[in-house]
Amino acid sequence: MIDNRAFELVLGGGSLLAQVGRELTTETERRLAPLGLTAQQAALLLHAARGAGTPSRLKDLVGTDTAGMTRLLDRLQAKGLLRRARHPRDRRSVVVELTEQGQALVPRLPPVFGQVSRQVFDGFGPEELEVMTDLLRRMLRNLADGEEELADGEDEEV
Amino acid sequence: MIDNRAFELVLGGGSLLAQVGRELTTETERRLAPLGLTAQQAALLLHAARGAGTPSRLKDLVGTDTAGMTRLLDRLQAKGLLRRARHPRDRRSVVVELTEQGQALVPRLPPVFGQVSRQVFDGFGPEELEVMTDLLRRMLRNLADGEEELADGEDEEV
DNA sequence: CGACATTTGCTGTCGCGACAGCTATCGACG
DNA sequence: CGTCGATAGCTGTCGCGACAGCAAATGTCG
Repeated sequence: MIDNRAFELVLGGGSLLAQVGRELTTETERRLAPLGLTAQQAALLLHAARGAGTPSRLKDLVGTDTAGMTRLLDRLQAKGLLRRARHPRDRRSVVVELTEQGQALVPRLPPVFGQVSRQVFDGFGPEELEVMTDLLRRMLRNLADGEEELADGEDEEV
Repeated sequence: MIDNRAFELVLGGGSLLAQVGRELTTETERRLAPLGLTAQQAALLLHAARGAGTPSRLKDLVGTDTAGMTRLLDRLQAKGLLRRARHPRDRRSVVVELTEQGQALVPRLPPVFGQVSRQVFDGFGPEELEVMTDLLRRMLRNLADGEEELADGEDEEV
């Protein structure tokens, strides 16, 4: 069942999976370079533009932790693309608002992601995209299940 | 052909692919922690143990650039796991040699990668692993082709 | 042989992920 | 009401990837 192929897919930095993920990000950033944004920054702007509100909600959407979010927001704020406002009802919390500059950038982002999608999935059929997504989601669940076992109870998941 | 699903797979840091890649690496590192190694470090030790020789050969195997290799070697050298020797015939070059400490670690690495493989591919059949590998390789080729077009000639491919 | 491009490895810089630890605030409960 | 656990956000530290720029050594070719 789990053979050498699986092994190769996992092996460290050479991990095929990690490598494709990294190169995909790099390619995206090359195309975002004219806008002066990284992939994370672009993703955050898109999510924030949809009204995603506070850092803790955004951190789940862009897939980082609170530490990463803090510094991601710092950098975007330094570029004048967003500002942090106080949350009216919860003084621990922060509300992220795009500046006009930030908003101006938003419509230019989806085309970039579209271009990269077309490049990387060239020659892929719709069913293949579906298979890919399914496999990735299952891997993610397997990884998440491993985490829970360390934290919570140990014996669900037949 | 390329629809919203593709879009989601690519979107920035939230990119499903990049996320799985990262979490896979992180999980591997959690299991390597008792050995005091990161995933890259473990991968490099394995490749170096197979006699991979110089940094420039190793950099392709572990998937980084020369800058990353230099510092990866620095860290492992600082831990006393390897040493850099002069190449006899090419004085630009360096030969990487594992110390006894480094060699002692090598046999303990494959089991770790095996454990992670089993965890992340739990419930996967052999054909699914094959599909996964195939899809990833095609994505990698699509990404690499994009690079070449920028550097070399512009009009092969189809 | 000597100019020139190439290769090899190194350094600096920036952005990012993960982890640990901290403060302020909130909420729940005795 | 006061304690106490959980939550939100921040900072420090480390390892890593990508990019740019550099020096030494090598190979090539006129």
